[in-house]
Amino acid sequence: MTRLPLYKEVKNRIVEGLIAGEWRPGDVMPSEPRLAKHYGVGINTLRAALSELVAANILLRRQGKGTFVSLHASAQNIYSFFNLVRADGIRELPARRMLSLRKVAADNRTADLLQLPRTRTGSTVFRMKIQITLSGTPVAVSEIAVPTALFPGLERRGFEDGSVSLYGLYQESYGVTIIRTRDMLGAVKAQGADAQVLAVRTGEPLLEITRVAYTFNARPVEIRTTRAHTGNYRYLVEHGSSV
Amino acid sequence: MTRLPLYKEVKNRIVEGLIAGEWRPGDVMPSEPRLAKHYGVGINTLRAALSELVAANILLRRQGKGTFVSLHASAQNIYSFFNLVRADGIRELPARRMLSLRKVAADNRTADLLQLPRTRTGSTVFRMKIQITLSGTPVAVSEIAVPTALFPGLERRGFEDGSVSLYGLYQESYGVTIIRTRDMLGAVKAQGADAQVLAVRTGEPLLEITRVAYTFNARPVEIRTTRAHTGNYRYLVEHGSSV
DNA sequence: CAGTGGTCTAGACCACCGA
DNA sequence: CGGTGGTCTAGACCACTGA
Repeated sequence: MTRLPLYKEVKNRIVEGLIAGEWRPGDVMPSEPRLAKHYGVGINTLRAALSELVAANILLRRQGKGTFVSLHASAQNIYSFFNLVRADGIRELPARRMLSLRKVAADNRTADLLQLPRTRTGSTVFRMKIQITLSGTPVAVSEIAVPTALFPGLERRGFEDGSVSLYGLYQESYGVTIIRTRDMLGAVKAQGADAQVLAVRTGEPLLEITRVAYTFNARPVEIRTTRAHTGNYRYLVEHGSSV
Repeated sequence: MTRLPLYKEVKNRIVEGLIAGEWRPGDVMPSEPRLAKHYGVGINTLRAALSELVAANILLRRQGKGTFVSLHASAQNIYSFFNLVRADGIRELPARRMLSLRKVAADNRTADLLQLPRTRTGSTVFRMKIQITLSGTPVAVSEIAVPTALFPGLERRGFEDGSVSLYGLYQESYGVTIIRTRDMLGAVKAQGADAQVLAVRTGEPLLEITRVAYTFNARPVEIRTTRAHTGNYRYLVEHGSSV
């Protein structure tokens, strides 16, 4: 039972503030001296806390301007959770179209993955079907489930089509910030509606991506299954950093 | 034309030392005060340089013991560049078997990806074919190309079968440390020899992973195409960090 | 110009490790 | 016990930003 380092403590308190909405995405945080005073620590201890949050892409610092709460919609983040690129490595801006949206009882697997209670009546989730287009070509179809509790009114408003990432909309409209994802990839045969939407023959190989997306405190908030036609596109993974 | 921060300068000099073999993988580095004195900087500037190398998984620090040069073969790294896991997320230790090894002229695409000259006679590479087995089941087949210049004598010795990662052997036997990879994933139909080795029917969907692996200074040293049968296994990608 | 974050230092105390 | 890295502080100077 060892005591948490002071800077970790401060980091946690800042995260609590972010969860509580003390500062909202896009906001400027108070200056270093002010924050240091507020948490009763030296400025360099505060800086250690901020540095970890910057490394985690949750905060953003700009010399001469201040420390900001990251926006998913900002230029440097728009691709960070979107991995489909052209086979030659070039990134293209995706377009999204909602094919369907309904409110249903969560099946057991969905409830477990989202850590919702398996009540008798069933926890409810919104299920969406999304088509993703790159350069005018339909490339992927996603089935998405999110808890209704976190997205009140979604059944009425839905999500407009466009190229802003869904995660940007989660954040902007519902205050839900995705900070981590876990993808499991496999290859499957195209079937039924997917084959039709993607304009491929039944039985053609598709890339299937099953994702769980998390917000603060490792809380899962979305599960999504994407099937992508990888004729001219690929799923890109970069691992490690150059030195 | 702005001057590089001192700690970046120190970091670069340490990396140069690693490339030059001044310290080898597994070695203990000199203590902080000694390194600080050696580079003529304050101890906290040195620490900033070391911290970035630790973050990049190149160095490893243990309180009370010292700072070490990372080994690919060490427990925490054995999985870091291996992404195939059971569909339920459990990691299993892979086994490797070499199916073939030959020395050939690099085709243009290979030469370009490895940044080798397209000489008239052609740069030479070793081409290997590897089978990867998980829990006794053949799950993937990899075709690998590496420049002969970096792996002298490989055609005689080859790589013994086993479960140590190839990257561990690159490092141990040839002093080549892989620090970054770039994978492009797609879905393809099983064909010919691959279908046979993986014991699947022709036309079954396979996950195809095309990888370029880099060492220091963004130098590419290996290209590899893996085809995996994702019946019971998946390619796992974690993105972002929990807070 | 004043205010911000970025870099750099000196020095203290602590926790961990192995002899 | 002495040596290691881990944490924490105070304080200085610099570079960038916007008014």
